[in-house]
Amino acid sequence: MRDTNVSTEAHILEAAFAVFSQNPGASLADVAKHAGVGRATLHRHFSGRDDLIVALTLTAARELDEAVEEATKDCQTYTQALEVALGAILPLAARHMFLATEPADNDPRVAEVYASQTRDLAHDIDMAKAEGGFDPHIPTEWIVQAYENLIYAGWAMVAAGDATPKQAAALAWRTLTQGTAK
Amino acid sequence: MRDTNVSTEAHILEAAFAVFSQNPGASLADVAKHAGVGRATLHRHFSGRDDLIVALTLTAARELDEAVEEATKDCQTYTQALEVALGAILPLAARHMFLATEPADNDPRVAEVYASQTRDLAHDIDMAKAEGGFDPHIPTEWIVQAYENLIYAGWAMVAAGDATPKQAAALAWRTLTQGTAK
DNA sequence: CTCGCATGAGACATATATGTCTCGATTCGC
DNA sequence: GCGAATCGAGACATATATGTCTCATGCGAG
Repeated sequence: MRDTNVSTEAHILEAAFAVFSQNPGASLADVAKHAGVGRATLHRHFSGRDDLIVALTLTAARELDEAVEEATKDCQTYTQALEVALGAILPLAARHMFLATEPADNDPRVAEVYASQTRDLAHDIDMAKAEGGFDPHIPTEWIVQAYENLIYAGWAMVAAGDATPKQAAALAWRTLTQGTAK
Repeated sequence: MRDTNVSTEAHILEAAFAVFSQNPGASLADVAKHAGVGRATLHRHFSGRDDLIVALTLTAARELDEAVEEATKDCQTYTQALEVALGAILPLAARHMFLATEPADNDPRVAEVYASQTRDLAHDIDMAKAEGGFDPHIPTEWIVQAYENLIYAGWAMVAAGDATPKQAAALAWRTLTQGTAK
């Protein structure tokens, strides 16, 4: 029995995160069933599958921003903030990762959110470089790619049961900064 | 007009790589059209979409193995071979990457191919560790994950036009071994 | 020249997902 | 108590993709 203190729309979004992270190809009927609502109700709240994916993307972005903001509020340097943020983001990967395979970039809100997050990350990396946290000769675009992909690698370790989120985050940060050679 | 020296089946596989790497959700009709064959012909060669995906996965694995074998045949150490292999694999990512989102693991041939490739990579990393190429305190599972995900990051750089394959491979190897700090 | 094989086109069938609509039920606020 | 809002179930329609089948055609080998 679903918690009536939470709106129907929020229930649907929660169910969608749960269902799609297990099976990105799942149907709207699967999501409705998991949410404990009728298919018609899902269609009353979201005009279609694409609309639902957009809503999920915007929710994921907000969750990520909030997690990073909360985790890094006491950080003294950008370099420290990036490390702490990595640890905050990694556990969200399990819930958000399926969105990476969804072609939703044509929605201007989604495109803006992605662009904004990439700009913010690149800005923070540039500031960390100025602090001496990264080698200034390495392109910022590459450090952005490496940062995001090592988070994915960490998530894959956790999903496989080979590491805890904390261990995976430490390995990802260690690799990003010092590599894995001796 | 398609090259009649190449079998129909090979044409279909080539077309499938080209079409699916641009749009993983494309239809079999799209693939048939791109291959210059009839839909019925595609169905004569592959019993279904799943069968085609399995064939693509096995072909991709063979192409990867051949590229790595050819690139590393003169390498003196495992560490050198891993670096050279990375450079050989990265350009194939554009063609093969869509397969990562295809749930084909339930096919025993696909599962065996994936398991074999991961075992081989883990073995080579263990040997490189013994040579002093990697820190023995870092789990091999992690280095496997980091290696594969940094290749993906490199592919993303090339796809975005931010680096050449050679530059991307160098950045990936640099990050895997020395990290991106000073 | 004939036969076998492979093929393309198109018709037809099946399957699944999605989208819309209606009706009855429930809940809540006034 | 009533009305409005929301909802679930199910019927119905639409769309797309896939799978099968048949027939005519072309090509190559013998």
